Amino acid sequence: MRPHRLPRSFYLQPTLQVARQLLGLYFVGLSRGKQLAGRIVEVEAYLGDLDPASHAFRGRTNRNEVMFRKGGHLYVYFTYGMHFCSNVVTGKEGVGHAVLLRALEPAEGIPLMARRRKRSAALVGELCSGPAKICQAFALTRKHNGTDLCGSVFWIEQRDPPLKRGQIGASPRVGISRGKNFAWRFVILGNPYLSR
DNA sequence: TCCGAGATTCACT
DNA sequence: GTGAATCTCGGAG
Repeated sequence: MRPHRLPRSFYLQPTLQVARQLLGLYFVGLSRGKQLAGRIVEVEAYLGDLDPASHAFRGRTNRNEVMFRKGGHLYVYFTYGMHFCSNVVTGKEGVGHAVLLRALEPAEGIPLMARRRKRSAALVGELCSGPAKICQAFALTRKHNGTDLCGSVFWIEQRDPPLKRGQIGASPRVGISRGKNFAWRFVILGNPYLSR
């Protein structure tokens, strides 16, 4: 199939649906004139209004303002005084939903990713196997918070036919203390590039 | 106004 | 297994 960038309408669908459909798609970005890309293999959904683990649960603040924009924006936040994590905002304006990118299978620009991660390019499995690692490999920072994925810097692309239902696994999310009962972490079953 | 915990990762023990 | 990095927010004082 011919690769194509996903339109705004994709991100406006219900959040859990977007989360599942993101698996197998490619997160692509331009950085220093080079194209970087990774296949999305693990995500987590954060449904602000229902979800005590979400930054948006208690309403809008300066930090989470981007989560309340319409779907298709990139929400990059700083945490643990150390790391950035990146989310795809979903749903209509004002909803406060997003999908956290947790792991990618590196596809393009591996030498540049490895340099940024301070890892050998041979260790492909350690370049994007965690939300903060993705940001480091793609050089995503506060500056990119609010980037429109329907623009020309970062976007999401479909390159392969959609996954079959049986290839997708759902489980509770990782690294949180509240909202543990929701099985809102989605993975490509058996993929070697998952986090943890 | 201060304190603790957090959607994490890495180096070291 | 444990601690450090040190931003942001909510709740206590």
